[in-house]
Amino acid sequence: MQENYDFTAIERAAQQRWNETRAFEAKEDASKPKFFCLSMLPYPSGALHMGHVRNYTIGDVISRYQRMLGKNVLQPMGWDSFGLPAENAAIKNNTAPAKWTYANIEHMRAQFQSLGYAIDWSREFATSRPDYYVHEQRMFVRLFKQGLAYRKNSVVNWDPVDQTVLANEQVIDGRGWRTGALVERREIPQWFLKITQYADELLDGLDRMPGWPDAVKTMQRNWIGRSRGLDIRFEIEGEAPVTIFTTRPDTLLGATYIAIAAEHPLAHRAAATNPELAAFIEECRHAQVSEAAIETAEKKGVETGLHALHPITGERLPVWVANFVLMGYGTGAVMAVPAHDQRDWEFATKYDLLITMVVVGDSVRDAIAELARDAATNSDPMSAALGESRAIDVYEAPGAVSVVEAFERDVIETAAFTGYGTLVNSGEFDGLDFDGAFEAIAACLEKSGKAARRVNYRLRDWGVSRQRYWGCPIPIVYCSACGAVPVPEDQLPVILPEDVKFMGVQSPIKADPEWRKTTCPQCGGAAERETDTFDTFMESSWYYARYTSPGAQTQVDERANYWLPVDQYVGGIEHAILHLLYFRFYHRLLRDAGLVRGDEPATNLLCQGMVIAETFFREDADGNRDWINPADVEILRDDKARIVGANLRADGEPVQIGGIEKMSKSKNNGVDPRAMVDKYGADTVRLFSMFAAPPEHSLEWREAGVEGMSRFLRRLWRDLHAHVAQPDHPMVDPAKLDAPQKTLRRMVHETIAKVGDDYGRRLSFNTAIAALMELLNAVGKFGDASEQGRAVRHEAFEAIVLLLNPITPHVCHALWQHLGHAEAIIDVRWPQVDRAALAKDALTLAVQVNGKLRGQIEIAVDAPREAIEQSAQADAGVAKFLEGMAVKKIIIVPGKIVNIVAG
RNA sequence: GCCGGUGUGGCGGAAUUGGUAGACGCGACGGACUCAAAAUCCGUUUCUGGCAACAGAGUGUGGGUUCGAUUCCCUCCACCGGCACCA
Repeated sequence: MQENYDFTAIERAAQQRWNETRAFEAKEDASKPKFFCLSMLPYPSGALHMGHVRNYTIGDVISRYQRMLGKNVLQPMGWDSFGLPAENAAIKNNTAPAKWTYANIEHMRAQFQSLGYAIDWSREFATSRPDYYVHEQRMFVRLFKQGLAYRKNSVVNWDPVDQTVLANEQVIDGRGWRTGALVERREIPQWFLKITQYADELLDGLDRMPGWPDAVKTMQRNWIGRSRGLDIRFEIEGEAPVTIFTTRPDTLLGATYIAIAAEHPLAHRAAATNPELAAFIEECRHAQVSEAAIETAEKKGVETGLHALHPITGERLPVWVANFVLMGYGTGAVMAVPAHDQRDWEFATKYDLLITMVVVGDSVRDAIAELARDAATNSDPMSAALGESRAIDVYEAPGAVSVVEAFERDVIETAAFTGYGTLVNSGEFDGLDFDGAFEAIAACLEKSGKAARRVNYRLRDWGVSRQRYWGCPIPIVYCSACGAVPVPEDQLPVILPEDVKFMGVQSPIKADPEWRKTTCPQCGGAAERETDTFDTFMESSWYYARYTSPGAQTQVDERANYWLPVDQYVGGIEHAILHLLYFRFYHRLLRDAGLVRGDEPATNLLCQGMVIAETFFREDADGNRDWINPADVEILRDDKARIVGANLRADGEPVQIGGIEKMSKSKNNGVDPRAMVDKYGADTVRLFSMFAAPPEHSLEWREAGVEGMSRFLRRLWRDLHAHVAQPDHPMVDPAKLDAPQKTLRRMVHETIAKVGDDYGRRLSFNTAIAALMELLNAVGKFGDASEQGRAVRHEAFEAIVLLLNPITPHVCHALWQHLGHAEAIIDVRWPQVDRAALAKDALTLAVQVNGKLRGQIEIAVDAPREAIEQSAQADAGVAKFLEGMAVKKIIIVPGKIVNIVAG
């Protein structure tokens, strides 16, 4: 065994062995429990970044641990290779997106392999290849025939200069990122998948997914947003009626105006004779499409001059056009109840519209009831007319008005009251609570056909059309006679031409009049192909299933039912809603097509945090920031080691500190994984990325920390080298061990138990590593060179190497050999915990007086309660604080703490 | 704006089911080894007061529940993720 830790040679040798023996190629094997460990597939952006390293290292540690438990593990890898960045790169570098993408894949695959992941590369695919996306096209045709795919108009961001659709990301402050032109809203026909048909199932399924984080499930529940309410029809004077949906019919009597979207047909007709309204509608045409932009924009509106009739009172309510009501969602109209909805309240306050309170909270109701009782006991003449059962009516009584007024002053004048309560000002519905009012008002309106109960979802159907080139072509042909016709099975795939030139920003298949020319599959007449492509979420919604069935002629084959569901899914929390919902949806589409069994695609989910780093910059005269890579900066600290400044190494002059941000090209704070692997080795990089933070937190990349990990591996190597240089040792004989030997051996077995629990159940890798460091520290202090001493130490080193193997597999591969084993460590089972080694003779209990720590006692494991109480009170530190006090109660938490309550 | 999350020493973090706050690592300081440096090893390191023993305070803010709260509940603040065409 070499004395020094030469990671380059060690890692090369280990990887070579794994490759030669095809160690990670998975085969279906019914005799073994399977474990499908999946990390979200990467977009081939050009180079591996630390976020990738973190994600795939987590997956690799889990995979290697499960393999050591004897599972048949599948850990595949592929490329989410369609997407917008390839088009941007193509335009910038005057190259074809395909060429750029496939070159990136080659480069990134090599980077992956240098990190030593236990990946089955034989199952690799890129989603931009026709043999992958043909299945997606077939599925779409099937959905079209089932009525689950349909076409309708929807709004996009339109750049009037480039004449192109912009992604939300490409709109900066309302302007196109390339042209700076004011963006317009434009309605175009687009394809949708009916995910709403699965809304209930997707919602209910969340209750049966204990392996997914609560945060993700809560976000998905809220996103689906199931609610119960009423569709209510409002007649409009001189116009067709308008239907609105509300979840708060109890506040119906407080509706004081109606708000409609700028694109609503009513708005357009009203604008014909109203220049102010026409100008406002034009202004709304430049609003951005994203919900965040709409919700944070200033709430504005203009009166149409039209009036709606209240369905119960018949009152005339003004109709306003408001920029926060959207045509695409719901009916494009809402009833406004400013007293009980905050947004309506702000709007009404701004435009001086009527605010009518119709619901009061319990405290107000009780105050009113109390006034009624007072009135009764004082023999007030009012009381007779009131009656106990309708005490609420007292708000009209002279003495009670002040309560309501006080309530209005405190609440309605500063904010809407959005809680539930008791109805007032609502005529025959006064005194009812939410449920009572809902029923009564629903029944009343249903009778006259003015309302219908409805379950509503916030979830909208999935718009899958993109007006871009680098995506999967939508397999539809438009015929003037037959309409939209799906491409027949024998003509699939519709292949995206890869050898293209970008002329400006336009999609090459849209720019080329020849590509779209075809004949109608139904009537044989001249027809045109759809030139839109699929949302790239389409590819990433089913890739997990394709890994199970490489080479299958169908989307997946019977092998899918061996491997699925995914046992552990690992990916970024940023995918909590969109990707992970489409992923669950698509699995149901596969299920309903008879391709897979089971309802959910993944049993357990781990969402890892981002990788972040300090940013540095210099500002030029125009205020533009030139971002400087942390590697080129020297950090200055005060005597408390707090950062006080930073200098550029090149010139020694100061730079400004920009704070810690997500690693990105734009902030130039990325750390190149390859440079780190070259400098420290893959094992150290893997170890640091698992140690520096718990997986779900963000991880700050600090090179000093990486050096610490390198130090740990060097020490392990050196200490183990010194151990194997010692003479041979006998087997551990538990009967012959002295106390220090027993203590170390107990620690070894405690660590085996803890690390296994951390890897398998808690997914808490940083604490597993900390426990291994503690064990190595203890082994280092254990100077016993006797026969049993050497035997115990040998057991400890074997445990450390086996336990660390999932995280740093290369160095453990070498160390296992140096410990005298012929077999490769990847084929070794996880060590067994020896229960007998965990036994203890005495326990240390902390003693508190009134919850404050005052002393410690040593007691026998089986000491009776009286002995513990006595011993605790006798402790000098404790006794001092008990002086002059009476002991009221003694609480004993077995094995942990004694708390003496005294006073 | 809405939904979700996070907040603990100089820094990253630990405390697993409400039970000894600060494990482990980084940094810093002191020391050993060395001609010297690197590497390595030993020690100290939450804050305040104290020579010390020790005492008090302390987990973003303010409150609450409890014998006991980093952990549970409420309020507020800051930051991060998502908001349907970035992936």
